[in-house]
Amino acid sequence: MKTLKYSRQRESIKACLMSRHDHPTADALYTLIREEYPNISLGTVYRNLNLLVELGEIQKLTCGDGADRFDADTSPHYHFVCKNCGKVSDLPLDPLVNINHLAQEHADGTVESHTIYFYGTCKECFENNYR
Amino acid sequence: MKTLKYSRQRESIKACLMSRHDHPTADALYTLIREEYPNISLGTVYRNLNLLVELGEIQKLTCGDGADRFDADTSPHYHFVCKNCGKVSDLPLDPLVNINHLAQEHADGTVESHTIYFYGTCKECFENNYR
DNA sequence: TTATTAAATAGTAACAATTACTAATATAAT
DNA sequence: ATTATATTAGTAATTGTTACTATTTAATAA
Repeated sequence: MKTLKYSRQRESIKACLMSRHDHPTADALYTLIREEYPNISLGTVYRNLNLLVELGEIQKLTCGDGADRFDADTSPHYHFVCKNCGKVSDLPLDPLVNINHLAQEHADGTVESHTIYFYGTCKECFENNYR
Repeated sequence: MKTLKYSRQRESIKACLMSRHDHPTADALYTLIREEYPNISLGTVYRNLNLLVELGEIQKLTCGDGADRFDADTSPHYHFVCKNCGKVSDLPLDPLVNINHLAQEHADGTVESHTIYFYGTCKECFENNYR
């Protein structure tokens, strides 16, 4: 069996993600963390992010556009994605637990969880006429 | 301005997708269509799928795992994804239009649409003990 | 402390999904 | 039939991500 060993890099990745509310991509985190650890490897960032997801300490967001994003807030909540600028923000809406049961009635299997992404135009893009 | 021109390949791609209910990936469609057009190019499949999405004739599904999938049913409906085998199936649940309004109250922008993916274990995988 | 063991790393190569490029072909309009 | 341009096949390039490997680092035992 594999025992987990401490690593500064992993701590730094988690700390950096926790300090942010913009749900950065692996590459964005890589850029941020290189300020503190100039020769950290992109592979290390990916490996640790996936490990942290497996450990349930962070969560991965797949919003449809390019790269996956990461979120240090593991409590069930939803996200709002701007179709214009791609920004992903938290949506503090109470988790809709009942819709799993709703879905269960029509699914050919056992429904365990769900994800919801809301799409639209964010405030800034709206004020700047979508530019 | 660009005017659309007919192409057999595009028609074939759309027809093939409409005949299927398993939401194939671009590569899966490529394999299927090569039976009729043995030297169609994978790039042609991707280009036309994206074009059809832009035209609103089909929709793209991004369920988190590997490749994007495509669905000829553009009516609002949801999907069930098996965490075990990756199968994506339709979930004939009435569209939850009210949750856009719910989300609107907490979003920092204009909510226009949403996607929901339900995750769990499909019937087959359950009966085969997740194998 | 030093030695031992195994996990983690940096750096690089490989991979998978997708898009871009280009010369040739097919479609629509004249 | 001629012309203009959208579309194609084939290939190369890009992007996001994972795998590999020799070296380093952390935890543990002597």
